[in-house]
Amino acid sequence: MTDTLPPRTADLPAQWNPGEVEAGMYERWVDAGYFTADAQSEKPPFCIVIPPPNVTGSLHIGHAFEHTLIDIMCRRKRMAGYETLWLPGMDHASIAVHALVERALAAEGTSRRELGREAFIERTWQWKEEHGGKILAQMRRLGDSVDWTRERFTMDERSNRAVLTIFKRLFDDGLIYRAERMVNWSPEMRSVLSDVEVEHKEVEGELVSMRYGSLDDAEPHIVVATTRVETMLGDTAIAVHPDDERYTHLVGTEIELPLVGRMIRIVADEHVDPSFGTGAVKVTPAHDPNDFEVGRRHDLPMPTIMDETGKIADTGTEFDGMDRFEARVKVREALAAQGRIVAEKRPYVHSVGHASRGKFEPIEPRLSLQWFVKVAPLAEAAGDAVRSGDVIVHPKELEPRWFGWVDNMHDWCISRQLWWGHRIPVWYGPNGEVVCPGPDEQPPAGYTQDEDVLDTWFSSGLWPFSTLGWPEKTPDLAKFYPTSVLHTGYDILFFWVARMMMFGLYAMDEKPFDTISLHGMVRDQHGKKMSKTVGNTVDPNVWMDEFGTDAVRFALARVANPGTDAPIGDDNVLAARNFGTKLWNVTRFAMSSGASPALPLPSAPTDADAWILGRLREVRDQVDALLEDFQFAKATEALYHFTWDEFCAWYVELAKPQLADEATEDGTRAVLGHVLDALLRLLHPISPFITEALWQALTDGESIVVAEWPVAPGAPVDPAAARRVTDAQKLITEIRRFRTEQRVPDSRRVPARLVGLDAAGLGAHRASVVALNRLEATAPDFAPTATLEVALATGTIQVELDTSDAIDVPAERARLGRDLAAAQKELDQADKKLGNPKFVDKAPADIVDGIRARRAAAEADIERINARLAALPRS
RNA sequence: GGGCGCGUAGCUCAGCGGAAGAGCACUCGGCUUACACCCGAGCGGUCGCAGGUUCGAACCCUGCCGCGCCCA
Repeated sequence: MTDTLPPRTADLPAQWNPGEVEAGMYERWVDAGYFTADAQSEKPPFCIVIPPPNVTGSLHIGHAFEHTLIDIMCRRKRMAGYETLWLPGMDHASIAVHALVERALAAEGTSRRELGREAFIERTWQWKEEHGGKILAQMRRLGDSVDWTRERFTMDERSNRAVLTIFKRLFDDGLIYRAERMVNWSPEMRSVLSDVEVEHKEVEGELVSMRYGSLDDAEPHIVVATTRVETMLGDTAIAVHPDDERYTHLVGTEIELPLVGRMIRIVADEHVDPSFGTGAVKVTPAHDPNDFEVGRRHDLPMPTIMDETGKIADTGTEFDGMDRFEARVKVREALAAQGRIVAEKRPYVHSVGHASRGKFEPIEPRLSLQWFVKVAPLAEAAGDAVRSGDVIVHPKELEPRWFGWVDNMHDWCISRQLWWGHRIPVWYGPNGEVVCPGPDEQPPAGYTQDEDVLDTWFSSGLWPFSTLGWPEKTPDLAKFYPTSVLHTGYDILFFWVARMMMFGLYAMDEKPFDTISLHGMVRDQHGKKMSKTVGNTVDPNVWMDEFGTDAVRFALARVANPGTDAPIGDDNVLAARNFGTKLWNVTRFAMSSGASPALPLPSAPTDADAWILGRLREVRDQVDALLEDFQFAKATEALYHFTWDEFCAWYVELAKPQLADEATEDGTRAVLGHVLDALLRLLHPISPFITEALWQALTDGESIVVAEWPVAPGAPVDPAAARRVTDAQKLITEIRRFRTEQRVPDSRRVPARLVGLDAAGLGAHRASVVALNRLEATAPDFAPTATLEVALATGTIQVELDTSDAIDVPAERARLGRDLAAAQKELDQADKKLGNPKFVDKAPADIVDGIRARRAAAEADIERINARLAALPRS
C-alpha cells in the first residue's frame, strides 16, 4: 500500500484480455498463500470439502457450475473475515477406472486375470499418475480458491486408514454383515452394484403367455405371462392368490416345467395380483427380487441358472452357454414349437433396471453372497439430524426427497467384484473363521483376505472428516469439523450426501456439515437435458477460451436458482462477457476522470451522489443476504442491474455534468471511486479475475482476494434525494420519448425551456436534464413548437421545445392517446375497487389510501392529456 | 403404481395474497469523446383449464389437462 495516489489509466489496457492474464493471476494468488487455511487461526471457520471429482474426469459444465457456486461462497467468506478452507481432492472412482484399465488391457490382448491382481493395481496407479487428475489444472483455470496444500485422494494413505478404522468399528458393532441376497448384478462388470447405481427405464419388451403342465385341456395345466421367458429354466413354482377360485383345486399339486421336465409346485401367496394376466405367475427365486421373497416364504429351491457373465448355465438343457438375450428368443421358440405359447404382446412397455455406470446394460437380479451395511440405525440418525433442524436442507422443497430416501433405505451392498479400490479388510481362516483386523493389526498367519473391494461411495462417505485427518485428532479436524456447507447436485443426494451423513454421525458423533445446499442440473438453452447422444452438451473449457473465465462463471451464477435446473447457452455467456466489458469500460472512464476511493466522500453530496450511495448500501445488503441464502442467481442479477442500469446508465451520466462543475467535481470523483471499489469487491466472488485487475488499478491495493467484504458501503438512503432523482429520470425519459416519436435526430440540439423545475425542487438537476436530452439554452427569439407536460411526484414540469419544424401531429396524438388510455384504465380499475363498499370497509387503510391516490393521479393525468390533445392543431 | 415438482411475454425463467417482471429475441432511431461486446425509444401476457376461499388470487384450496424428475 502506498499513501500517494495510485497511477491511473496507464495501468489499464483499453481492453480486457482474460486469456493473457488469468493464469498468472491465479498462480500469484496461490503463491501468496491466500487460499491456504490456518487451523490455528482465531477467525471463525468456514469450510467446504469439494465434491471429489472422479480421477478419470475432466471439467464439464456441471463441475464448472458447482465449483463456481462453491467458490463464490468461499471467496465471500474469506473476504468477510472467516478462516476459509475449501479442501480439494479426487475420488478413485472404482468402477470407472477399473473398466477403463480393463478396456486398455483388452486392447493389448490381455486381461486383468492374466495380469494378476498386484500387477493390475500397479498398472492402474500408473494410469492415475499419467492420465488422472486432468481436472485439477482446469480447476486452476476456473479460479477455484482451493487449498492445494491439503489436496486429498480417496485412496491415499490417510483415506485408507480412515476406511480401515470405520470398517472395523462397523464390523464390531454388527453393522456390517455378509449374506446371500438378491443383488443387482452387472454382467458387463461381473460385479454387484448397489441399488442407487441402478436406473429404472421404460423399455419396449415382450409379454409372453405360456402354458405349463399338460397340453391336454382335460389335464392340469396353467398359463403364466412373463417378460423374461428365459428365466423359466429356473422356475421352481407357480404362485396364485389364495382367494383365487380359478386355481384353488391346483394349489398344493405339482405340474411339469416344460423344456426342463422338472415338477414344480403350485403355491398360494398373498402377494400375487389376481387381476394381472391369468392371475398365475411363474416363480424364479434366484433371478427376481419378488420371486426370491415368494421362494423364502414357501421354502422353494433356488437354482441359479445364469453365470456371472449373464449366460445360461447349469440347467442341463441345450440353452446352457447362451447369452440371456439369445436364450430369451430360443426358449420362446422352443416353447412355441411345442405349442405352449398362448399369446405374445409386443412391444410391451415395462420398466427395467439398468446399470447407471458403464454401458447402461440391463442389470440382472441375482442371488449372491455379498457384504452389506445394516443401515437402519444409521439412516434413522441421518433423518433425525434434518428433522431436528440440526442440519438444514436447502432449498427446503428438497427435504421430502431426503426423508423419502433415508426413511426407506435398504441395506447397502458394499462389496464389488473389482480390484481397484479399498480391499475389504476381512480375512478368512482355514476353518471358516472370519476376522476383521484393525488398522494396526495383522491377520493371523495362514488367513486369506476377501477378494472384493468396497463400493467407491464407502470411502467418499468419509470425505468430510477423513480429509481433515480423522481418525487422528488433528488441528484441522478440531478447527473445521463439522464443515459449514455441503454444496452439490441433488442427483447425488443419495449416493453421497446420505452416506456422509450416516458415517459422519456414526464416526464423529456429530453432523458432517451444517447445511446441505443443493443445486440443479445444467441444461441447454431450451431447458433440455444435456446428453452426448443428443449432442446438446457444452464445454466450459471452450467457453473459457472464447469468453474468458469470468464470463463463464458470471453466466453460471446468474442462472443458479437453488435446487432447480439451470438452462444455459452461448447467449448467456455472451451477455456475461459483455457485462465484463461494461465494467471494464466504466472503470476506465472513472479512472480517467480522476476517480479514487482514497478521496473523501463529499460532505454536501448532490442528489445523484446521495442516491447512488444509498443504492449501493441497499444493494450490498440485498446481495449479502441473498448469498447467505444461496440465492446466487438473484444476487448476481441484482449486481448486474445495479452496475448497468443504475450506476452506468444513470449515475455516470449524471456525473458527467458534475465533473464539469468545479463545485461538484471532487465529490463526484470520490463517489465514483467509492462505488466502484465496493462494487468490484461485491462482484469479486463471482468474477474474480477482472475484478482483481480493475480493483488493483483503481485502489493500488495488494489483492482484492484479501480485501474486505463491504459491510456498510455508500451511505444510508436519503429518501428525498432518491425521489428527486427518480423524478429527474422520469423527466429525462419522457423528453427522450417525445424526441424519438417526433423523430428529432439524436444529434440535434434542441432549444428548450423547462418551466416549473424549481417549483418541483429539481432546480439543481437542470444541467443533467439539458445534457442527457441534448437540449440547449433558448435564444431571445425562442418560439416553442411543442410543449410537453410531465407529471412528477413534486409537481408538473412544462417542457417547451423548439423542434424547428412543425411537429408531427398524428404521432403526437398517438403518443398522447396511449398515455390517455393507460390513465383511463388506471382510473377504471381504481373506481371499480373504490366502488366496492366491502373493499373500502375491509381492506387495510393504507391500501385504500393508495388506491385513492392512484385514482386522483389518473384523473389529473386524463385532464392534462385531454387539454394537450385539444391544443394540438387539427390535422 | 407411489412421491415430489412444474405449466407466467416468441424462448428461458423470476414473482407465490394487495398496481403483471427480467434476460434474450423482435421493431424503430442513433458511431451523443467509457463502452456498437454500445446508446435511446418501443412492441409483446384474459399468469394451463374449471370451480372454490377472500373486500381482493398469477399467488391459497379442490378437480381436470399437459409436462418433468425421483422411487417401486
